[in-house]
Amino acid sequence: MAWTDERVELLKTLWAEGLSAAQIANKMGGVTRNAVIGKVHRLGLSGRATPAKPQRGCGPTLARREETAPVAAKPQQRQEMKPVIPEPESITALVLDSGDLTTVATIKNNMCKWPIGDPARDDFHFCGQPAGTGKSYCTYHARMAFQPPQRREPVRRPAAAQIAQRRAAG
DNA sequence: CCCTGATTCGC
DNA sequence: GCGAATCAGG
Repeated sequence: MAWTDERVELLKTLWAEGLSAAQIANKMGGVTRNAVIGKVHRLGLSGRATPAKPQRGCGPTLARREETAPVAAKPQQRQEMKPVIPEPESITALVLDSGDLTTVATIKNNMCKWPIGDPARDDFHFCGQPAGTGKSYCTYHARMAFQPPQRREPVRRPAAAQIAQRRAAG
């Protein structure tokens, strides 16, 4: 199984989506998680999970990284990811004439590869809208790809606090 | 023991 | 460039 351009695109998409290397390898097939990780490294996509990884420390290794790039932590769960992928109503996934959505198998090179839904689920599909030759996303998603998602404050539980306050108040 | 990614090294 | 083996952490 060679790493074709489309395969790499899919890899990058799923990797950016938050799928684990094993999950990506499983979805793509023909490759192991090691292969996925190796490719990810070669692509320079590494640095998603694992906040700090100085090196192996004790071992037959000598080279090391002098700097560590702390990145957003990744929620680690059991083969079920819940990525926060906004699904605006304005954007509707392209539905093929066959009735299928733009899935991993049907997506083409000139179609928007913006992931929609849970990659771990069966109904996971892509935007599929015309993305222009050589582009990975449609105009809308291309903007989103370059626009950092607005940071929402962590979900708080005002209910408990309010109850406590109400109790204290009277 | 299960999982995860990171790195090395032979091909 | 590729990926198994290995390492290291959760």
